[in-house]
Amino acid sequence: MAEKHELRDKGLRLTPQRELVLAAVRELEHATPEEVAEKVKLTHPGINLSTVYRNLETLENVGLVQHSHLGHGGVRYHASTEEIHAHLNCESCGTIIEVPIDATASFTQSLLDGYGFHTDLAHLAIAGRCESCFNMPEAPNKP
Amino acid sequence: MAEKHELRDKGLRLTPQRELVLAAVRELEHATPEEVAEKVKLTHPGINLSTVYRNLETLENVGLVQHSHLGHGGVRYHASTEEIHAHLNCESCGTIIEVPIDATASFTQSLLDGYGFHTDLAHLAIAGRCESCFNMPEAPNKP
DNA sequence: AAGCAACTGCAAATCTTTCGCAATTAGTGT
DNA sequence: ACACTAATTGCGAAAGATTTGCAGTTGCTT
Repeated sequence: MAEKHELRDKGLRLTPQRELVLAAVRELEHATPEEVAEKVKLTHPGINLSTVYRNLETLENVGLVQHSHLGHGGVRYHASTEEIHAHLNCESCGTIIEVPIDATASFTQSLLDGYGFHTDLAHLAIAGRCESCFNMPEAPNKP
Repeated sequence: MAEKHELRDKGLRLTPQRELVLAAVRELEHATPEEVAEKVKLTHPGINLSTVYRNLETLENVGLVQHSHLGHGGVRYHASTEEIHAHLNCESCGTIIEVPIDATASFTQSLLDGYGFHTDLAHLAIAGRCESCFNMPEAPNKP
């Protein structure tokens, strides 16, 4: 892994905790800080939750990770290198569907034209229901 | 006000607190539970914050109010009778721009066609930056 | 007017995220 | 290899938001 250089190049120190947090974000995709901590604990049980929070913030500041708000479940982090995408978040089963940002281009353009609004669809999920949950009206698939 | 019947018709008891919470949500539009409590306290100073939370939940269960996630600032409630609309939430200054749902119809249709996703744009705000914040790159207007 | 379940107020519990501070450690220069 | 300094960590406490248990109150039905 080229992580060592990635982190140093950003002016960050290379600590085991930091490497593991970054690796966890990359592997998990859309993970909550709690989930990242769980993952890191597998190989580094002593890590403190506040260290995870601080590293997520630090890594976000240098642009290596980003967070999104995916609805009820709080904040989630993903690696910046992932293709930029919007998130469709099923409110019933929690499934996240990723949509390439070009598929949203005409919509965001219309918001710019109509409201002068510069949309950042990557940051907040779009709520709704996926096909299968939509078809069982009153029996949501709680995960 | 026809509130009395509205509430009873839903099988709810008519308490001053409940009436005031509903009235506050209707007047405030996009209010946080905290803001609703403030409003109610003007006429009913003794109301407890947990009563506000409980009533918001109850009123949501019977469909009289709904909540949305408008970005970093937490949950906000609005009356169900309001025109359905999407929210554009400026991440710099916090301004909320309301967009009639028809303006989003072709976008949501394309998500349905492409991903089988039934979009509920009213529930989660769309993040971005409003015109004026967009024009001052590194000096966000924190409210 | 009486009874009961719904509702409220209060205090404490949870949950998530942040902060202060002292101890540790990575990266630099010697 | 060794020492130095600032960044980073762990830990405990704090803060903010929301929930819960419980006992007392109150709306609604009879």
